[in-house]
Amino acid sequence: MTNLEIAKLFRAVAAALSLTKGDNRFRVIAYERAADAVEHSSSEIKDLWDNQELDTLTGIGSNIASHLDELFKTGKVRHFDQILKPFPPALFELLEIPGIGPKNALKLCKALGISQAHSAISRLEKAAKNGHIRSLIGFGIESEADIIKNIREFRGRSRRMLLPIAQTIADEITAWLKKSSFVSQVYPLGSLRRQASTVGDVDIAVSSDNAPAVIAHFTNYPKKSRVLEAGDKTASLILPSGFQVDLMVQPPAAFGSLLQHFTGSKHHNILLREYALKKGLSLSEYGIKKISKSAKLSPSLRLREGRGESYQGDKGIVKFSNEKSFYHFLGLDWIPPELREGNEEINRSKNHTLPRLIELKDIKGDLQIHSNIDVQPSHDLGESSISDLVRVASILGYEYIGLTEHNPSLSGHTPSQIRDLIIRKSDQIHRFNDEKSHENNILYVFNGLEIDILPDGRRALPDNCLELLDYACISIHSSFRLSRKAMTDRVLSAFDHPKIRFLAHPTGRLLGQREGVELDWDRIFDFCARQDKWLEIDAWPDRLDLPDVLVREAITAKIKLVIDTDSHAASHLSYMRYGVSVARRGWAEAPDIVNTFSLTKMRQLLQRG
DNA sequence: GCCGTTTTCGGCCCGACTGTTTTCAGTCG
Repeated sequence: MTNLEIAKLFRAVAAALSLTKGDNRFRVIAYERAADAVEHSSSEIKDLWDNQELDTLTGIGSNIASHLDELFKTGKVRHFDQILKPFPPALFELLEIPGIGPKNALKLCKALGISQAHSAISRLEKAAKNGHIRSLIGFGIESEADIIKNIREFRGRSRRMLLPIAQTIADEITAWLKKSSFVSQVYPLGSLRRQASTVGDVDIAVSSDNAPAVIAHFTNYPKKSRVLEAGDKTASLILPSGFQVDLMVQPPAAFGSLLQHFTGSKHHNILLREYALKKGLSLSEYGIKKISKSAKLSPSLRLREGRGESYQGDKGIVKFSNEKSFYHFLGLDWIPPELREGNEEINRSKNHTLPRLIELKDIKGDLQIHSNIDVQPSHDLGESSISDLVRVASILGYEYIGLTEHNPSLSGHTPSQIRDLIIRKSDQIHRFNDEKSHENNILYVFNGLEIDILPDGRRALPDNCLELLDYACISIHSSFRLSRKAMTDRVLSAFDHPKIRFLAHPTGRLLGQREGVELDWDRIFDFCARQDKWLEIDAWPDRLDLPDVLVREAITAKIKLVIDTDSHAASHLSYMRYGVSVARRGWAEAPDIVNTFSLTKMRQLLQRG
């Protein structure tokens, strides 16, 4: 059973409990949290169970752990069956539709006679289209239309943007907004600000005392397709790509709490509010409110925002112009957005032991670049010459780059032809370094190669070619579906040579297209630690691989990482920032990343190979 | 059902929006 299936089961239990009369609503929350915990877990729950490590997951207590025990042993949980039994299976399918929660799902199932899970959504859609929902109690013409719209959205969803697309949109809009003299600060919000690998919407916050002027400027954005809506403080544009951009404008005085609130993540905010509550403080996007126990019982103290810079009825609300002061007020260090995922960042911030995250400016080189040196490779050749790559890398302030074309194709060449191709490539690079050493340019070019791992674990390059190289990396480009053990054996077999320094794009995932391979990470980490091997964070936008959660595990296991762009053209070298973002989300500091080291140090490291 | 720097009992995030309402329930982020 996969994590996703387990999470769905917990959500079904939560929904069923919420519909069960007299049940404790906090039990519902507990199951929802357990579902979240499972869904966000970097390890397979089945593996944790195998290793008796279920108690490492916050949100899974002794009761749910025993239910999981039964689930993995027998394939079912009698306790859950009892809870789910009174309800039609269709109910839990309808929960997938945005806007439909447990109560409405049950109403719809009963009123429309929908019970089968597999046909639930199509039958609901048909009923809505035939106008059979508007007359139900609690529904109307508008909610009927919403159901049709939301089913369509559900079917077409999972269209998230790759991070660089969202970032580019945000960068361009930010540049445009800053042309207005009324704009004092601009920040992206949400998953984009946290630099998640994929982003749903681009949301942007602006601090300004003149919201109408900013809205007007925003809606004049030259690259827009159309204005979706424009209100007093918010506006939305549609771009020609079809993506939507939302803007929020707030006065500078309370900008910090707004930024904090809408940066999220949801999980981080929940934990932060729980933490604050223990100090008698209540958090919201408007600021921080001091509460007493009795005040907590009468909540609906609704705040109304007045015009301009002040709030009406804001007695007791402390406002914050920036995030730093917001966190400091709670006794916390400011937490970088990339860490705000509800892990242990709040505790670490309280103890002043947050990591000092790596930054783009720490990067001194890029060790996975495909040039146009034609080694008649097994996969695509790069477009740019050595000199073009070096020119751009120099602008980026690098001290070195490494050229790693794909190995010559095995099918078209004899071993000696392959060796000749590698010799020719090596000569070109050596010549380049020799000529350049007379110029001011100190940037050094390492002679590398990216070698396919064949399905049986052999390398797609004769061993007598390896000695010609400064280093090589290995990667999987075929047979993505092997068992975990077979895949791990395969990788470790290819990894086992001193010249092979790192595993490139380790999981082989393609965001939104292909899941990563199954690997036994404990064995991989153990091997890397013993043999001083590295794992790559590939900054290619579709890859961003190693994924952030595995970056964190690797660092915890004291494994060194290397961030590369996998460039196939000089313009791709700028993707480095996205690799750095992944590293930051994985809590990496500069010393964890080998290409923050100087040329001298890198030479020493590679000579060991 | 979970969890612990006010804890092994007694709490459990916060506010907005929407549609159907007559004062609010359900859902979302």
